[in-house]
Amino acid sequence: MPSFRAPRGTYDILPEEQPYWVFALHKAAETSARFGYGRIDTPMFEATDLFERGVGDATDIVQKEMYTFEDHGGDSLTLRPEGTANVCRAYVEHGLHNQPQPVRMYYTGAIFRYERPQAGRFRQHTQFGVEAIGDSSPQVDVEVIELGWSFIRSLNITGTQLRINSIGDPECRPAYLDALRDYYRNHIDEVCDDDRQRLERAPLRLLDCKKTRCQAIGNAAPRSTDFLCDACEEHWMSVITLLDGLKDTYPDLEYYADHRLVRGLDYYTRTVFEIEPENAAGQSTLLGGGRYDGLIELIGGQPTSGIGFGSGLDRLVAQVKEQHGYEPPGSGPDVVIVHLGEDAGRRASALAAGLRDDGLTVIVAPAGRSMRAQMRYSNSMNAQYALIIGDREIESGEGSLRPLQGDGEQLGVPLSVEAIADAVRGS
RNA sequence: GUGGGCGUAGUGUAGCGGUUAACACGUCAGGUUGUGGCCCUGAAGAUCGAGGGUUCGAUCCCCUCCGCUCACCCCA
Repeated sequence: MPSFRAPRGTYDILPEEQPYWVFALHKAAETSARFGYGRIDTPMFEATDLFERGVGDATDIVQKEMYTFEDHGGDSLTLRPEGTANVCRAYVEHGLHNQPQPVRMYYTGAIFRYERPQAGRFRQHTQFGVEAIGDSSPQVDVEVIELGWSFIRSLNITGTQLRINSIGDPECRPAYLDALRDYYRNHIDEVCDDDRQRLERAPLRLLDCKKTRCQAIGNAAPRSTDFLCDACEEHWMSVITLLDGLKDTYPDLEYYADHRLVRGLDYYTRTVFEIEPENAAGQSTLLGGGRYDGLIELIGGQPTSGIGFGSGLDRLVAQVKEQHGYEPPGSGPDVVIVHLGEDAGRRASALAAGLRDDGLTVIVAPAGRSMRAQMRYSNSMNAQYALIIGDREIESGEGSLRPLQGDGEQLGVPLSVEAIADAVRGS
């Protein structure tokens, strides 16, 4: 007999976990709003071609990680493996270039990639991302980075560092890639097998190989920032300067110009960055992004610049818990109604409806249980009050309201919504 | 796709080649006449991941598969 479980690489977020997510999502929305970013929602699946073109045919994401299917009409669709392509598609489709530029947007939602799960990596994960489209100035680069940093700080996560790099643009990158290939060809015997295989296909990737030997070679490799064309160079220097200007506000904003930082999606140009815990190991990137000045054109729009980031809420929530950045309030209902007998049961339901409508949180204790059991239940719900209704109370018209948190006295309260609500609120 | 670790009640653990597989927490029910938290008692709940093999006999030993997990690749 099949005993079902959540599919590999997916997870349930049970009620007791939800407060952390609500907290993180709330901070995402709040921070975005403070920077003037408006929410956008896009479909969870898109035409497969959008990702093949946008993300890049040669990337691992497109080659082996997409959930692609054909629908009943014969169209090839793909569960979104990232968020930027969707937003850019929406930008083009709805003519958002006619709005004041840049258009600032954020999103939160599920992302799907067929990968082997491990700590901090899932087949369905949740991202919070932002995109600023239609402004190529370095101010926007730094604005987006600041937004990301501010967001992480708002979650009370500390001990993170920013890594940043510029990988140039179509004008200057070819020369850099040539230099990089030349360099590695001369060291072909010293790098690992994996690196040898991807040298021609994705030379940038060799730079962030984690093997010690390869890292030593990567350290001495040509740097993209030494090959920038004038325009990219100017942009890069401005970004660095503007970043320094954030230090008054964020004294702990440590950033490292890391010439080996590259990203796995083809669309990035110029600025790329990541935020991760200081002693990072493994799947630790909390937030990563960069500029993508060619992407909009690639998917059928006018030449338009853009920049954004994605952050893994799953990883951030894990950090929040680890660092105790948020403690959920352990609040229970205002009132649990304990009732004995059928008449009392009816009164309990009716009163609960009235009290809820009045704004209180009310649970009716499970019917048919003994008084003691219902009181125990009230206690385990962590309720503020137990409202007891039995034959006596029906007859007298006064319910017994018993405080469960402190040592307060139990008192009689008329069985009316108003009287009960007043008594509950009045303390 | 590659490699390591692990699979015993809802959760966390114990156990031993041999009668009814244990403990804690949790759940439910009780602890006299309608009142919680502590305490006490009881109950339900596990074909010991699945299949095969060794053995008189396996939860325990061996193999295969499945699943979980960690790491690589890659990424959030």
